[in-house]
Amino acid sequence: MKKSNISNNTIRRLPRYLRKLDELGKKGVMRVSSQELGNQLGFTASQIRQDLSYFGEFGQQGYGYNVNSLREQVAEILGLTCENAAILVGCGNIGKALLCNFTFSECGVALKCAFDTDKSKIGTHINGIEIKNSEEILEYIVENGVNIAILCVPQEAARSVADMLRASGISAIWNFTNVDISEPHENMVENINFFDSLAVLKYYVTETKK
Amino acid sequence: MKKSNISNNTIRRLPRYLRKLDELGKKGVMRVSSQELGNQLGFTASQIRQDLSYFGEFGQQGYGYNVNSLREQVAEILGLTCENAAILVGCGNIGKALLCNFTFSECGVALKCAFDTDKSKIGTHINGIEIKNSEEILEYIVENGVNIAILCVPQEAARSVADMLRASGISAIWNFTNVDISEPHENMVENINFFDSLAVLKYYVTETKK
DNA sequence: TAGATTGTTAATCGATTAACAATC
DNA sequence: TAGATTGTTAATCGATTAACAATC
Repeated sequence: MKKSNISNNTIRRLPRYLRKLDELGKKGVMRVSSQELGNQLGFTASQIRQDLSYFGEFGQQGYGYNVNSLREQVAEILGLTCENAAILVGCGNIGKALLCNFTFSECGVALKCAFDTDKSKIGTHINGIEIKNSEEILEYIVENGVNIAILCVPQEAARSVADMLRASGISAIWNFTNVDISEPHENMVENINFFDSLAVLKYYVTETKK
Repeated sequence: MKKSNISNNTIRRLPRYLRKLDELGKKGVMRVSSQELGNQLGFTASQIRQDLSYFGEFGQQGYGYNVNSLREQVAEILGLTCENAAILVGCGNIGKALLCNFTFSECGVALKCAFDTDKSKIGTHINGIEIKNSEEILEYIVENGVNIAILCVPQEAARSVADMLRASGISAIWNFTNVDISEPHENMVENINFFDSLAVLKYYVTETKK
């Protein structure tokens, strides 16, 4: 039973800690202090210690943190060590990019299958994942206890598909559609929004030129 | 000369305001109050008025905001109305997805060409954009005054390509590589990090189950 | 005019940083 | 032991919210 009063800012820093610890581990570094980790990540040592303290005590006075054990514990905190079943909806270019390049297993996600409305794609496989008929989504989720849906459909379809996914009782949607779907439900939605990201980049590029 | 003391939080809300205003405009809605806009976006009216006030006065007491004019002004603030030349580096699945699906012109980005190291891709076109030899990147940036590089190369290549891009004097990198490249330079980097995003989603999914 | 809603200032709330006793 | 570094509490800083005079 974790405390849910931990700030979203803290949670969003954890994956960055994890990636750095992974990198250090692969280099053979055994121990790291909050100071050193902060230097490498651009955070203060205080912030790292504060963030970690919400979850327990992982270090040792006078020594710092063991890189590998901290890495494992952060992965544990993020829930990456327990598996969730997922499906991918919409096998256009972005869907395909995820299917081909993204290592779902590293995140504790078991990608079961994908869905599309295009008859010519149905029944085929991408990187070992079968593409099924979108009409079967609801049934599939219920029968297979799917927790996570990855939404890669065209913008026009985003809201109706999101509603349908919710009706199925899914726990979370990873939303790649550039459309806000977080509306009424208290359902978990995590957005990857290319437009928002590029707009922010444009702001800073334009600002520094003035 | 804009104030650079405006918080990143504020900047990141602006694209969401813009998308909602766009949606309202397309529906034919002429005016909107900060209250109504807040309701639809899940922000407080105060926050919206506070955010906008950093950039000027866009509303009218007793009336609210004109949807179309506010939309235009937010686009202006974000720098979407002035054009920047961009190149895309790495034409794998993600690169291809961007080339095929993303409307760069809506963001004030003129995508000039793409680059890859794969001989079989060089000289071909994706969605009208030519793929050139990566060896020509540096020269191309300098000669064509390119401001923005979109980094879609494999993880192993991320840092060396980023360093090379910086050496060319580029203003900003839109980074899709899941690798942190913001290290020493004060160069602008905006990240789209699938791993970080899915890890955060997993945290909340796992947390609510306990 | 009366009602509505802005832009802005002040109050509150939350997140980050600094400091330090505990201790390896 | 002495030096280093944690975990945690208190101080600071910044961001959000509330309130309200101005005004359309």
